[in-house]
Amino acid sequence: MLQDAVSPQSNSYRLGSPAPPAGAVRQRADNVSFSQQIAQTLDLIDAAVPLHRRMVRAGDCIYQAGERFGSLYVLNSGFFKIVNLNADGREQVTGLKFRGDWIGLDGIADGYHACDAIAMDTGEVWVIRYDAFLEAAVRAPALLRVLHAAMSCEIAHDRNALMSVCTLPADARVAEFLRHWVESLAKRGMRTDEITLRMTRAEIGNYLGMTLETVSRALSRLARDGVIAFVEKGRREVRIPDLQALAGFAQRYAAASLH
Amino acid sequence: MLQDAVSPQSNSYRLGSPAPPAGAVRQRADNVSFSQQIAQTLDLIDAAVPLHRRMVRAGDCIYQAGERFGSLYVLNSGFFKIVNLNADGREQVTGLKFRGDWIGLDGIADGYHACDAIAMDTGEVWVIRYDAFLEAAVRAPALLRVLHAAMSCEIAHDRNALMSVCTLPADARVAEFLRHWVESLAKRGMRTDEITLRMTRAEIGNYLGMTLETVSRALSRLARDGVIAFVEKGRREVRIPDLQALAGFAQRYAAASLH
DNA sequence: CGCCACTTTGAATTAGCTCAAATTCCGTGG
DNA sequence: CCACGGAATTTGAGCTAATTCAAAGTGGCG
Repeated sequence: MLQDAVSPQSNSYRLGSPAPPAGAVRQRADNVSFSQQIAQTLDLIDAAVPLHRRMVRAGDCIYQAGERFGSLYVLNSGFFKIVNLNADGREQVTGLKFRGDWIGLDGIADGYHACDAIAMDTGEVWVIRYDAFLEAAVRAPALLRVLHAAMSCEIAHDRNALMSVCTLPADARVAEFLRHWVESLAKRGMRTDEITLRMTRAEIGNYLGMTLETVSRALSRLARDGVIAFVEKGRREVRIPDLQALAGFAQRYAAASLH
Repeated sequence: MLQDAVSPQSNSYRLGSPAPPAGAVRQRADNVSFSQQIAQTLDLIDAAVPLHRRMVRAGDCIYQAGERFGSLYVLNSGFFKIVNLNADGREQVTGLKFRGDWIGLDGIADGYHACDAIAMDTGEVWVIRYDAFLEAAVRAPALLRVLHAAMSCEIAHDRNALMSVCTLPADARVAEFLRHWVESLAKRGMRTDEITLRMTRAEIGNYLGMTLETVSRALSRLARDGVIAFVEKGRREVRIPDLQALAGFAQRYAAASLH
């Protein structure tokens, strides 16, 4: 699928020995500490920035495309989806968000939000006036690093998503989606052996750039291979007996698509 | 292609009357003022932040995946590509950058860059130590807004890219790619009736999530339809007689893909 | 209990991919 | 200046992964 002719200097030697201890750092920090880190960050924000707490329920909209930007939002609990809309009527789920994530960042640049943010469950959102945040940040520069890290993460994540869509076949994309969802839960100290998909097949497909039928078939195949299992009664609950197997599945397909 | 069943509350009424003056704002600011705005921003940075100027030539690498993050980079001139790499060897062009753009933002979060940034032409890059920037920002908060705007833009742009890949057929994606390239040049006050593609078909295809053959065919079709024309001798120079026609082409396909 | 939304599965279709061959361009060296 | 060779591009011809269309199955909820 991919041509490796991207650039003369783009060879795999770069993935070899000299460079990235990044992975090592990530592994050292286990999920417990990830979860603690999120808690600490939330504490810091709570302590240093004036904020308004808002409870939301499934289906509630945090902000809508076209709305004037004024606030950033930090998610304290719940599950959220980001839905982008464009002028010609296309729409797409471009992100899924959890506790500790920031949303509304897309509105800073031109003063208007470019997407909808919708709750998929009950939860609590912290509303932070952007101006108030900037003032607070001058007094407590640590806040800046927190915000910048959040934006940086978002950028890195969006690029990974683009890469998945462009370089992985459908089955691997679905596997990767599940793997990433589980990873997100794990980092927040939540249960990961059994997960609840809070989206319909159509939404998942929209998010991953495929049709609902393809999602359904991919899930069926994953189940047939024993990589996942559906919990009795109801196809929104998925059991993941072996996370390694799931990761391996995605990996194997990724490798296959290289030649 | 897309199922509209993304969510109960996701209907097109939102695209109607009440909300977005965003478009109006964008139109009022014409390209001249865009160009001036970029110049002003660069002046502001130059005045308030300690920076190092670096000249680069085609093929030069600004930073590489795996490298320790320490600096942000502001592009003063030239053309650049962002190439993401991941552990299993897949690689993809995930961004194209011009004068006024910031790069290196992806490294803030975990302290390591996740991509390569490569010059596609001679140009000048301003290297800014992140720590130095934060210090300067406390004294001149306008700097913060500039950085945040850049990051916000990046996020919005990446999501649009994801949306293009997921919702547009190949021909429309290529047309959209050209349109966006031209728009970027226009905002910087550069020539737009004739543009030089600084990438091979393979690179364009990689960026757009399709093969080089598909890019070639799409360009041929665009040329056959008179939406673009190849300048004599050399298929890297493209003439765009009518930008509206190009935009219309992409638009038409987008609309078609909705039903 | 029955409706409705969601899901699954099958069969046919197709957009885009792969493979292959011909062509053009460009730099390099004679 | 021209000839040559390698890289990039174009175009054609099958092939395949994913889509579309269709029908049946399932579960949740009033």
